[in-house]
Amino acid sequence: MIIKLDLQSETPIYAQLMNQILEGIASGALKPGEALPSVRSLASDIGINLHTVNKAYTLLKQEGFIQIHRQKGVVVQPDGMPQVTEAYKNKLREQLTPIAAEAICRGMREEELLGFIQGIFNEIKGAGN
Amino acid sequence: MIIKLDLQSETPIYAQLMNQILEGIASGALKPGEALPSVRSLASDIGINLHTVNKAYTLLKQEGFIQIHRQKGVVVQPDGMPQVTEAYKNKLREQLTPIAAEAICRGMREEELLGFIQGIFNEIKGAGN
Amino acid sequence: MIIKLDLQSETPIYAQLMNQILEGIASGALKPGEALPSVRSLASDIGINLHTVNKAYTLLKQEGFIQIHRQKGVVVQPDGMPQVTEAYKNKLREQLTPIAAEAICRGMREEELLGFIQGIFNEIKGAGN
Amino acid sequence: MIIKLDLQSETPIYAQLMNQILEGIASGALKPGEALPSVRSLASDIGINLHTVNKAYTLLKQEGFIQIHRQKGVVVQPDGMPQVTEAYKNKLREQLTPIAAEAICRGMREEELLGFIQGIFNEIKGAGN
DNA sequence: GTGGTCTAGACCACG
DNA sequence: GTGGTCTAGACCACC
Repeated sequence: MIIKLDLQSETPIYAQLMNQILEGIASGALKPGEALPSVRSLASDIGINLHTVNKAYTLLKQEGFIQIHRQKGVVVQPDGMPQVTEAYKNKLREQLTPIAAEAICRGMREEELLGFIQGIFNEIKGAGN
Repeated sequence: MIIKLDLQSETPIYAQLMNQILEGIASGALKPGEALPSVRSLASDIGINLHTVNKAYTLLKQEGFIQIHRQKGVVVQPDGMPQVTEAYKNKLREQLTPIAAEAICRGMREEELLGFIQGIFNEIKGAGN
Repeated sequence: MIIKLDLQSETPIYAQLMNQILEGIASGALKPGEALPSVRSLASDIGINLHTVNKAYTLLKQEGFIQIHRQKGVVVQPDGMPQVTEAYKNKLREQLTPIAAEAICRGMREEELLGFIQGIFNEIKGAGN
Repeated sequence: MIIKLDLQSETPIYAQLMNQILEGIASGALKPGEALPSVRSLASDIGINLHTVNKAYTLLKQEGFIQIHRQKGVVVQPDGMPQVTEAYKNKLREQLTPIAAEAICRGMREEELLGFIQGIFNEIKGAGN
């Protein structure tokens, strides 16, 4: 999988990295049980700091999307992905509310926004091939 | 309008404030041309520094959602809100893609997410009363 | 002469007013010796504060563009306009240098900027009719 | 590059700083991709508060003249300077109109003003050596 | 009284 | 060490 980072973005690099991995899983490019590159190799591949990769992996592990084994390395969670919990729904609402608010302010209609999101869904799903 | 801030949140206070104001505009609680509290009064009302309020106002002004009149104060943009530009669509895509990716990873179906967003739409629109 | 003010501009109203009057003189719409409206009538005409008009008039008088007579009122300087002094050239250089610098940064060629300024000259001179 | 500030000027310090940096870019003294001093070091070098430097940098970034990398520092925009857009032309017209009007009032001829600006052009371009 | 600017000093996220 | 954020307190221009 190709990782695209924008070093000038205001989004921290570790967060961009997390997002890219999640998109890989979502698209099917990364399958449960599949191995991810080691912290060292990934860091040198994309030219960023070891700590940054480490932080991304650690957070993904904490959320349950990957497993980190001392010697075996890093693999996409094979024992079932995290579910849609109440806590997650709350986080989702907090993330989406300001986005929806701005869209409404700019005069976007509900169907327009929903269509926009459908487009993103298709983009992600199509990226796995 | 009631402003709710979470001082412990990792979201900067000024950004929370921007979001609250945008939600107020989206819900209709704040109407175009309506006056917003002065920097000083809002800051003391919600117990934060006036510079923090100032930053939120300045950014909202830069994006075109409010007007700042030198000595009269701050009003909701009366001359038409910012539109849905290509730049905005790009920003929106960048914001929504990682959110959608995580939702897919967690096994959320497309209709489920769309329904969730419809709920948020209704919540915002209903908050204006 | 019609005065156009932008109350939301970051340029102070008194400065906008000064500029409008100078443009009137430059275009020939206001001729030397011609009377300007009284502070009171102008203020009420354009709906701004008395003090604001007063400040504009006072500064224009200090620079020598108008005369203020206690009872007779305000007239455009009949005894010769201020000249191009060294002090004025210095002010002009300070005003123009940052403008030219930005234009160069944006890749504007010298002839382009000069042509632009010629256009402004013609606009001002044409506005007197 | 040497930064010259006039702390007594009515032009805000942050704006003077922006202008000085733009002049540096225009003259070629600062080249695309070149690093600028950190907020802290520049502030202490020229004896002003770091927030003032920060404001100048932030505004230059918003206009696209520099890039701010989260932890690495600040560089002159390497990916192409902002262009001459319609919005910029409007700003330029607003800046130049009052200046031209005063010059005309003072009896400056068109060629005289154009020659003056050519002089400024040469001064800026010559300052890069 | 309003926002604009500047200073000073602090803590934090990031890499 | 870097910029980002927040606080606190001050002075000024404007109207």
